[in-house]
Amino acid sequence: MRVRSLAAALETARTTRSRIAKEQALAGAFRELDGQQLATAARIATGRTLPVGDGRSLGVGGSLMTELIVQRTGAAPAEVWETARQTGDLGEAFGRLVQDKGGESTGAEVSLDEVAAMFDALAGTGNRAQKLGLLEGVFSRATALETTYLAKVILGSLRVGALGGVTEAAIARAFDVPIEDVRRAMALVTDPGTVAVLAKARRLGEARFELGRPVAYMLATPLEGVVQPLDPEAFVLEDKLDGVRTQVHKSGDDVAMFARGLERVTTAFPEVVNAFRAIEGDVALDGELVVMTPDGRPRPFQALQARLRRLAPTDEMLEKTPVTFVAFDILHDGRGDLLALPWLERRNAMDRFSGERGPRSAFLINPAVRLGTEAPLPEQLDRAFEQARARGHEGVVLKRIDSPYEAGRRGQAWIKVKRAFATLDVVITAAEEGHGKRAGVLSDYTFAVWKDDVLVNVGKAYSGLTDVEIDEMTQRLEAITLERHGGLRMVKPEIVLEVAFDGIQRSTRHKSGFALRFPRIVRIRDDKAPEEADRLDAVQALFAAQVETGHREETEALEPPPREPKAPRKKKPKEPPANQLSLFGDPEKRR
DNA sequence: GTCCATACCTACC
DNA sequence: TTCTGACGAATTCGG
DNA sequence: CCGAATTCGTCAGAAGGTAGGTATGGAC
Repeated sequence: MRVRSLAAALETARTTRSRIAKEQALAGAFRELDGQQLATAARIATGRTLPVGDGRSLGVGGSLMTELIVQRTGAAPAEVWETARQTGDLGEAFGRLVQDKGGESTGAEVSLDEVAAMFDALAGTGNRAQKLGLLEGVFSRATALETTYLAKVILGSLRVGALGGVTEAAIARAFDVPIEDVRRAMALVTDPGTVAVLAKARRLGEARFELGRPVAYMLATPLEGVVQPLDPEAFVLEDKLDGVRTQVHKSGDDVAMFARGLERVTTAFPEVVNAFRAIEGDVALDGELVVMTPDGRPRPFQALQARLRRLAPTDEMLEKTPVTFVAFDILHDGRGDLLALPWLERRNAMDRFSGERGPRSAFLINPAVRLGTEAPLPEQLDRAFEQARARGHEGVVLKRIDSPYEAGRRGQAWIKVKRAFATLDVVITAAEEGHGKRAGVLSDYTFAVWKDDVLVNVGKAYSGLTDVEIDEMTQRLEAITLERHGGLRMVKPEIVLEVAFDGIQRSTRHKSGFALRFPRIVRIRDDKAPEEADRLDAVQALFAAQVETGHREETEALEPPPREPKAPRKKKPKEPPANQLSLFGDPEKRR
C-alpha cells in the first residue's frame, strides 16, 4: 500500500471543515488497508509516528527538516523560511517547494511499511547524519503531497482537523463497528494502530485492561462548564493537587509509572517505586505526583518541574525535592480491573492499599469528604475551595460517587473548581508571526506595563523570577537603555532589544520577534501560583501609573517588516525553529 | 584528543 | 494546562 | 406543523511557560 492514498485522504480532510467529510475521507483510506499498514495509517491520522507507549521520539524538528528540504529541493534556507512563513507550516512549505522545483519523485512508490520502518529507525538513532539519510531515503521517492503529510506528521503538526475523535469515528465508519466500541477499546489499549486492527478484525471486544499498560486518563470538567444542578448527596470533594497526573502499576516487584502522555517515567521517581515495592499485592492506581514540604504542605508545581524530565535523579535531588504519589483512584486490584465499579466501591478497594503513613511518605491517598446538606452547595464549594487554597492546593474536585472510571473521557462525573481569574491590563511590546491558522497575524506576545515613561516587560519575560530579581534587572537595564535608546525594551534579562518604541525592529535573538509600533492594550489572566500573586500586585501598582500618565491607548498592530535573509553565523543553515523558539534557560537560575 | 557551551528536540502543566 | 471557534445534533421558536 | 434559529456537547488547534537530555562543534 502506498502512502499516496493516505496523503490524499488527509488532504481531503484538511480542506473540508465538515467533520463528517473528514471522517469519510479517512474511513475510505482505512478500509483498503490491514495489518501493520492499517496500524501505521491510523497512527498517522492521529498525528503520531510511533505506537502509543513506545516511549521514544523521532528527534526530528524544524532544524533537521529544514536541512532535508534544502537538500531535497535545492532551495536556499532563506527561501525555505519565507515559504514556511507564508504557509505557516514547514511541512506545507516542503511540499510546495518540491512541486515548484520539479522535485517530485518518478521512482518507486513509497509504502506505508517503509514509512513505519523509517519512523522506527529515526527513533533508534541520535545521529543527525543518519537521521538525514533515513529521511532522504523515503522523501526522495515521495510526491509533493506525500512529502507534505509525511513532513507534517514527523514535525508533530498534522493540522488536518482529524485527531482523536474524528479518527475514532473514521475507524468505526470504515469497518462498520459501533463508535462506542472503538472509544472503549481506545481508552484501554490507547494505541490507535492497534485499535484500528482490532476493529477491522471485529475483535474490539477483546480489548482489556492489562497491569503494566496504562489506560487513558479520566478527566474533569471545569465547573463553569457544568449545566445541570448538582445534587450534593451524589458527590464527594477532594483537594485538587497541582502536580503531574500519574498512573502507578505494580505487578510483583515490577513497578511502572506513566505520565500524562502515557510514557513510562518510572526511573525518574525511585522513591515512589520503593514505596510500592513495600506494599502487598498487585495494583494499578491513578493519582497526582507532587512535592511536599517536610510538614506535609504541597509545594508549587515549579518545585516538581526540576524532577520531571530527569531520567535518573541525583541523590541531592532525592534529598531536597522528594516526590509523593497521592493516589485518588484505583484501576486494578490485582484480581481484575475495577473501572466499571462505582467510585464509592473503587474508593473502598483503594483504601486497602494505603502505604506507610507520614507526610514524607512517597505514597499517600488523597482524602475525600462527603458534601453536607446543611448549607447551599455554592456556599459549601466556596468554603471548601478556600480551605483547599489555604492548605496550598490548586482547588477542589467534585466526584460523583456512583460513577465508573470513564477512561479517556472528560465527563461531568468529575468537576474541577479552580480560582476565578483576575485580569490585568498590559501592553504588548513584542510579538512573533503566527503559525498554522495564525499565519500572517502576530502572536506569542511579550507583555509590559508602564513605569514612569518607560515600558517594563512582565509576563513571559519575567516569569519565574522573584520580585528582587526583577527589580535588579530593571534597574540595570534602565541604566543601559535609557542612556542608549531613550527607552527600555527587553525580552529576556540578557537580551536587550535595540530600539525604543518609535519603529519596528527585530531583536538580535528573538529572531522572528519585532516590536509593535504602538503598544496595544490586552488583558492577561492572573492564574499564577499563589507566590506569584505578590508580583502581580507590584505589577498592578505599576500599571496604576499608566492610567495617570495617559499611556493607555488602543492602536492597531502593524504589518511585519520585510524579512531580509540573515547571513548564517556558521556554514550550516539554521532554521528559526518555528514558533517554539526557546527564549529561556536563564543561566542565573541554573545554579 | 577532551571538555564545554549551546542548539535542538521533547513533554509536562 | 486554558481558551476559542467550529461542527453538527438537539431543542426551541415563530409564522 | 414545519422550517429556522438557538443552544449545547464535543473536538481541534493555538498558545504560554519551563526544564532536561543528547548530539555537535568550537575552544583548548
